[in-house]
Amino acid sequence: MLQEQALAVTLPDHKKRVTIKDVALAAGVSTQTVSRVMNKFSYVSEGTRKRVEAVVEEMGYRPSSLARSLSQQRSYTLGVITFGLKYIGPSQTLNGIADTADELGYMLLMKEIDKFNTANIENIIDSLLSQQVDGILWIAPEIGESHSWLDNSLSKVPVPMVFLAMKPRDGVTSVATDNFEGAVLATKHLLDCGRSKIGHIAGPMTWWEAEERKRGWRTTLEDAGLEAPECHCVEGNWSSASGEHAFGQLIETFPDMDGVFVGNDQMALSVLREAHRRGIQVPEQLAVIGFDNIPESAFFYPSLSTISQNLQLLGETAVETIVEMIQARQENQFIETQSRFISPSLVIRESTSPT
Amino acid sequence: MLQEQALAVTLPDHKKRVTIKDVALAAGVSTQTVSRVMNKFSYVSEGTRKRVEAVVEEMGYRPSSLARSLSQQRSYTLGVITFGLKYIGPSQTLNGIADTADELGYMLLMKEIDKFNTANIENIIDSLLSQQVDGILWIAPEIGESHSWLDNSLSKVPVPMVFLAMKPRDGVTSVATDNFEGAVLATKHLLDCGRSKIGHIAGPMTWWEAEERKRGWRTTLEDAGLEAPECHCVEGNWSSASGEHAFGQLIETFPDMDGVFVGNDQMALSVLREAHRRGIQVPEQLAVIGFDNIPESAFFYPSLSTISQNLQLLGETAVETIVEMIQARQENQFIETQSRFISPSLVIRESTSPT
DNA sequence: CGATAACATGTTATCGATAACATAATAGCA
DNA sequence: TGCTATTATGTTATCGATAACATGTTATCG
Repeated sequence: MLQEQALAVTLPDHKKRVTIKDVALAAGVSTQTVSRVMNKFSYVSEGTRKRVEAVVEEMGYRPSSLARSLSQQRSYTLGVITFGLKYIGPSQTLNGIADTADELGYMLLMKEIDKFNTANIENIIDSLLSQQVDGILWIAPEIGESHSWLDNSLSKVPVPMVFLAMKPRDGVTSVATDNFEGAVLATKHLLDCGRSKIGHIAGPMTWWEAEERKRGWRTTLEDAGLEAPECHCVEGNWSSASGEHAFGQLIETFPDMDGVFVGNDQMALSVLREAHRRGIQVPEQLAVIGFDNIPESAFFYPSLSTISQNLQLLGETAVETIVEMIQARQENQFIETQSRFISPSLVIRESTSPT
Repeated sequence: MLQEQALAVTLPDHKKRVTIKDVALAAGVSTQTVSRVMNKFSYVSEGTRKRVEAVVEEMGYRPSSLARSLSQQRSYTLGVITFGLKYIGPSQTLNGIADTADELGYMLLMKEIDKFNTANIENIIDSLLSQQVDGILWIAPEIGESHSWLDNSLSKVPVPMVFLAMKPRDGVTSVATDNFEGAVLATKHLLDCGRSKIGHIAGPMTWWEAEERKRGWRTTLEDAGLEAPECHCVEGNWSSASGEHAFGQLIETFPDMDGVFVGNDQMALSVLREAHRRGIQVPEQLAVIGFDNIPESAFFYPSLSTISQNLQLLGETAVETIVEMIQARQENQFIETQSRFISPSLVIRESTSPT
């Protein structure tokens, strides 16, 4: 399993880093002048500028952003705290974050957390702060103690923080998909398909997202003058396995169900499979709609109608928001906390409309 | 969609960072002593240690790793260059990387690249270096110019680099899944199931992974005394859509095919779907096996046999490797470049064995 | 023609820590 | 008792940049 190859040695070249001093010396100017050339927009004569630039090029000088961060007391780096990189969501969100950060000239310092205990959270935040991050993005489901921590300690964090996919809360800036809106879209769509006996398979009620989606389902039905009793809803845990199980339960307590809104696609795909196994025709006998629009949904048989979250946009918005906050603080302005919501969209496929 | 909330202002608190000087002053010792207390293992009397620790605790002092990095000329930070966070793979790999980095006391500085041009790559590496990263991990498919860049410029990078999922190459340290081994496992399994007319749907031949998987398929068949002509293989582009299309093509040129090894699960799921549509029974008439073991594969109908890459382990191994290299360099030892391979495993499900 | 503004450049202090060196106090031992 | 080792602590220089201030040189204008 370990294959030694070639002896090509990558070694010393231990030539020290080229510093601003070296450049200054070589160009016959002061370090300050070099600094001015590097940072543009300051008085430097055309001649000197060219000379310095030539030396910079020739010596391959790259300023140490470390030193710059130290002296400027800001790093152009954002801390990103993630939990559960294993779920699909964060990956696309990260993509949006990475792109936008890059665009706005920020680097990302990542920290993955495995457990939610307060000490842990504070350690991680401290370690980010000790790197002088200019702001912190929080991408983690809202469960356990994370929430109680907020009330106590958030105000102690000396840089802006933005929370992704978190329940809006006073004094906290967050960016989230509008799960309620998505659930309404989904449920309305089922109604539009002529269904009226609509069940729901929810995610774990400890998750805000699950709660919101369920609320969207209930509200829509009630607004339409229909009932949405508790027994028409079963709780899963987002996993395929739990979807299968939940569906079995639901169809027993609610046998004449003609439409079901499932809390996420992973569970919804299991529902399709399980329906097939039981000989229930989709969408004829049962219309199914999911949430998340995972790639496979489009290619399942039948393909799955769903709600698409714009996770890329979520990440982009989060970075934009935090950068605004950082700039505001830089200029010593007041910052109002705010909650931004990203609208999801309805994706109609075979599982709700007969082809 | 922007909802202003509360006026709770998160402001100044602009109390400056507590520095080592403040602590030293408060404890009535020199900064050096404080530094010694913070870094353990140096001569400090019990009394002083306790006193300093108390002050540290009380003032909430956290050393600036920025300053430490500058003065020590190392940052305990790894640069991570990713491309295509949008694919599923990197996400799990990142998970392994994040965990292990954390465990070994390193932070991660992320850079996402969007285009492969040499200038771009060098900029990104430079920007990581200017943050004093101790090493760089490269997670990007091997396509386009990335490879030519290696030969020229790799030796100029002054810190260790480890490449993930890259074709082994002299003078380069890499960690990759053994795609060939995986393909052999898959193809052998089809043979074990009694199939002998085995086709292949490959990924794009510009990808090393695709090439290796195809080679595994061909080699296994030939070793078994069977033929593996070009016309029994069609090239897709990893996407579901391309899988559907490729299968259509393949079944036409190779109508009596009784088993197919598909380059990835995404395409394989489309094959299952398409087979179903054409009334081809899986696995009775056609055994199907994929590669990657994406979560949905287990819950498809029929569930998909596949090859499981241990991406978490891939990430872990990469970090371990680079940390070894960093330490070796620290101690001024020679570093031999090496290629490590992670063995994938066979996952047998319904699509290859009748239930 | 002298004063003021705009331009060009250099000097010194600083960011927050550690390294390297220096010194002082105690302990152990011949 | 005197000498070296060990322990404990302080001083100064340094990492690589920028900020703040100082100074000198041209323009510009009334």
